[in-house]
Amino acid sequence: MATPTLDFRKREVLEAIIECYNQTATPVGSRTIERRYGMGVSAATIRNTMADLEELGYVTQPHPSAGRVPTEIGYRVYVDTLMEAEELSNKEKLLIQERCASLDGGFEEVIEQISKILSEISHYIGFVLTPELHGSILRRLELIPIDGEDDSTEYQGKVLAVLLMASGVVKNHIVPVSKDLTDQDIRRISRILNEKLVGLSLQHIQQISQDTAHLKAIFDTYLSDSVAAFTRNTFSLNQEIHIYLDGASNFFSQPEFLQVDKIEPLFRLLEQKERIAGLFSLPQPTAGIQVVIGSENKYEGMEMCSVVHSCYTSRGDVMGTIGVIGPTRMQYPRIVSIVDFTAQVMSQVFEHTL
Amino acid sequence: MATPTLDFRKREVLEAIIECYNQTATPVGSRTIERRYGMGVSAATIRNTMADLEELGYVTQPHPSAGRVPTEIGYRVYVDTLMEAEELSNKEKLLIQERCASLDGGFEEVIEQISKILSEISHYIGFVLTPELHGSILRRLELIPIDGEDDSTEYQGKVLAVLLMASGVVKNHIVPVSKDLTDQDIRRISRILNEKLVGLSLQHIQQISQDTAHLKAIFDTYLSDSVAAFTRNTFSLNQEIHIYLDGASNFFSQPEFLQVDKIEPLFRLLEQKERIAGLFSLPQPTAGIQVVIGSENKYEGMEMCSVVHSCYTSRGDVMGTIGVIGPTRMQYPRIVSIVDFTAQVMSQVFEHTL
DNA sequence: TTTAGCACTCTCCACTTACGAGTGCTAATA
DNA sequence: TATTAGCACTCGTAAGTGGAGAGTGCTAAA
Repeated sequence: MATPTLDFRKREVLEAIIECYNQTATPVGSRTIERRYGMGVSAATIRNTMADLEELGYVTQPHPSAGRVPTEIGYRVYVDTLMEAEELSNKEKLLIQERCASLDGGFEEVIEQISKILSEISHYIGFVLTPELHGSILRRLELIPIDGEDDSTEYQGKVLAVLLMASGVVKNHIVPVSKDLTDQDIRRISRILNEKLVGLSLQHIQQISQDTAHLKAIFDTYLSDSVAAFTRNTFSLNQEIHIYLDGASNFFSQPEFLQVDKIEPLFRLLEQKERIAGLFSLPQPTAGIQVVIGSENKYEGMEMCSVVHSCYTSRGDVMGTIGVIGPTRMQYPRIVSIVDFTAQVMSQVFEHTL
Repeated sequence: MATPTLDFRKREVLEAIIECYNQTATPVGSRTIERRYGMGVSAATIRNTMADLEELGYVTQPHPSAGRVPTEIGYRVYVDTLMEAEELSNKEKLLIQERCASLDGGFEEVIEQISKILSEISHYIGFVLTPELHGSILRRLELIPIDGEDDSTEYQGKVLAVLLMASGVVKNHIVPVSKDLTDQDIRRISRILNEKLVGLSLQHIQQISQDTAHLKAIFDTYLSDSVAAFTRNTFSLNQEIHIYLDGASNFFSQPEFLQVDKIEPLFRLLEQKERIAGLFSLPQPTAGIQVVIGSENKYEGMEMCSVVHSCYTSRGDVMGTIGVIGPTRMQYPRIVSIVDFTAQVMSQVFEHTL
């Protein structure tokens, strides 16, 4: 990350190239910069500076007689050292706050709406990842026996397990139950599990329920094979992180995606939502804004895109990730502010409503 | 729907044009038909027949010296009277059954998977609409008070309401509760509501909970303003039908969608998922396969698409809709069979697992 | 009623050409 | 020494051209 301290003109020219390229999506020539950003020097001087920037690897020419285009390294330098975060206008802040305030419905509905808000305000793709349940703390477990209706053949009961997490997330899950457990047994299991497991993380609980010795300690003499099996099943959630994203069709208005072969790989990737979680190589969601530029993204289809992401919290715990996917040629200052502000508002919403 | 009983040759030629066009997506000439479907007559004769079909409005020419392309009317005739449903191969049937059998997880997960299966097998877009809750029968209501944590300021409790439907669908919903209702009150309300409302449709229940006289009859002397408000809130679900769809990027391989301006409106429409429910003008999902061709679809962006849909059931009740969206130039016999068979398998899955 | 033959139309593709934008280099200038 | 003006050069884009190929409709013969 050694930034070789660009002199003033180089910085100015690099910024001009990036800004101009962001607007037009076409290579930027020296005369354009002279006219648009009149920085008191002639086009020829700017040309010299551009040649320097090219040598540094910050800009490049698509062909020998074209203008300059920023490289990924150029964007990296811009994002890390040059740009200053753009304060959102009050109007935009209000817009985000109002839209978030008017949300209601369950956790999933809220998340879905927020991905929509993000995409509408950014004009790119907005996404929200649901929290990993692994780290979530159990607040309450409720077991509701479901009368097996008239399935008198091969009767095997079912129980609806409702897991309420400390963060406010609710997860429900239908669990098969052996017929030698009565409703009374279920109530008893429920009481014991609530007593012993509330306050622990799901991950921890799953470890416990795999471990017969541990289970024995909890259930004391009460533990039978069917109780153990039932307990295991209750907490065997498949942990999928769900991904909500919205605004993919905004990419159709981006000139660099006008050809089908450019946009197709991106859409194919987006359809495999589960892979998107893999975009964030970080093992845990990390606080603060992250910017991933172009081919720093490890998936095919994302070479021409950048991702700006942050995480949202509830009661201080990191929950999931939100962010925006846009073309590499992106208005970084604006998008960074949008993602940052939305993550904050969202965290507040959860603390109030969940 | 007057089909003017085409003579044998006209039918044969129309079928040939449709089949051939389905494969190549280019206008079909008379010589191509002569060679490919060698129907014992010369190209010139076929040309004459094609001119007749054109007069009937079943085929058309993109430009004066091109081959023929089926019109929507042509497809309509084909779908309604000419084509015979293609029996799926055992291999495909098995594939669908196996994929469905290996599903687990909640209702939403299953539905999401099925839209994926549909798209993979059809190579078009597969979609599944969740049931309208309106018509669903309540099987069980559970109210779980959530301790308001340390929100000692402006304390207002919350209750997690879990609604289990007869169909097996579970819906949960966080309901605010006035602080003059104790946990004991909540339990009492729960008992009363279960006694009086189980077996009724949600729609019916919502009517009742709006109607104070009715509520009074149920709660007898117990009804206070806060009990009434709480009851109303418990059943005030926003009824959104959720839509899962998958395989949109399959359209990138369809030649008629190779230009961005063709595919863009479609994707923009698909992103407004709520509108997709409106594709089915039918007030209630209707049993049996329906085929909606091209501009019979009322939304912009769907002019070049057809929709094949049917509905799935659980315990005999119609629940939601599943279907496939493909280009108008679609292998109707195959797709109709896929949708039909998948709907059947899906219904079976629900009856077993929910 | 069907067929063969023929003139005509239209699209598609490869090819050429002209234009304009932008560069790098060199020599003059402050 | 840094900057500037001028100029030759390069390359992509757009517009125009011509031929090949596919397919038609029409007419006259079988």
